[in-house]
Amino acid sequence: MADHVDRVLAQWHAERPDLDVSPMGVIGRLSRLSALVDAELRRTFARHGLDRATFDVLATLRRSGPPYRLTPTELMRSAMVTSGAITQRLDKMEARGLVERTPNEADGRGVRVRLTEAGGELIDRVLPEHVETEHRILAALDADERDELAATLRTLLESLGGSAP
Amino acid sequence: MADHVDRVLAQWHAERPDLDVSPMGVIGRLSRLSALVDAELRRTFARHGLDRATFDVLATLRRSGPPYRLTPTELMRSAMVTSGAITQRLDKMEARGLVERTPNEADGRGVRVRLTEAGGELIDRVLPEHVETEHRILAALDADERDELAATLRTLLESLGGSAP
DNA sequence: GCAGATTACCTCAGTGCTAAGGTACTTGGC
DNA sequence: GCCAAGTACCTTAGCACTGAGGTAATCTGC
Repeated sequence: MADHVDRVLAQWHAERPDLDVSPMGVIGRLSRLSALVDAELRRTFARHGLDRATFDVLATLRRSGPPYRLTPTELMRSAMVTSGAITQRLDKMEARGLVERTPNEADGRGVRVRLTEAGGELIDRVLPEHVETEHRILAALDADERDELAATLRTLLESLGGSAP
Repeated sequence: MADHVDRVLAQWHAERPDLDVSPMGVIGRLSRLSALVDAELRRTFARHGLDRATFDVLATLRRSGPPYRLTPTELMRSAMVTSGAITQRLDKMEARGLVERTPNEADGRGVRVRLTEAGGELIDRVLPEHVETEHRILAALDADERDELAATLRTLLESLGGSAP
């Protein structure tokens, strides 16, 4: 039983037998799976009037612990987006009353972003459902397979510098 | 040695010990790795004046074999994007002379998209470098690990309906 | 204590996507 | 044959992001 990626590999083998396209078996599935997982997670967020970007900022602040306060730069690094993207996310979230920006007393160039009470309540309401969705996504694997998968992905992340400071 | 995702898990464990956030060990790494791989592949494409979307269409046509001709709908399904996205991609690619659209004689509603000679030459020039990049990305895994990873990702894809017609 | 380099954040034009909806054609039941 | 439903593709408004660049504050070596 061939899946989409198997068919792609077979096509390449027929058209360009000179190339060893076997890495596509991993990288092609990685991309497609990531897109599908993303779509699945988005459905949970949408039920609460959130998108992935907003959820991501809320969750990052929430798990940082009291006083639920980080700098835009920290949020930028965690989300792996540019500074412009974070500025725009925070603009919208501030307008919705989910976060608030205050001057950073320790550094006149910077600001601090803090979860408001409304933001904290929202993320605590969404989180259990989000975690449930993630459990469901991985339901096809047993515990050993999940652990092994996590370890392998981690090896790749490290080799690509994804764990760099 | 903890990576970014390990730190995230530890934070959640401290802040919300009531939730079993273990799936994030897989899904978090999957998302981050996919973003990093994407960035890496983009660098190869950029050296040839391409973006991922354009490469994707060229590659799909190329591996379909002679006469290198598909419909926009087939390209849409393969790329997992909307019809609007494919229309816009093809507009730009046609303007660059990489593909050409001809009426579909068998179906008056449809068109056919064919790789031009320039498009075929371009994709054949980029492909070896692209495959090389993919090999490099997976260099941290041995052959067994790669096979096992591909199989596990495939299981997940199937369970999410990613191999549906 | 000062000039130059760096850092933090914001601004904005450009890009590529989605979602909703339009047009033109085909299919299927009668 | 005809009409309703379906299909293929295109159009467009809106959205989120990037990349380039600006301002203001801080650091660094002398």
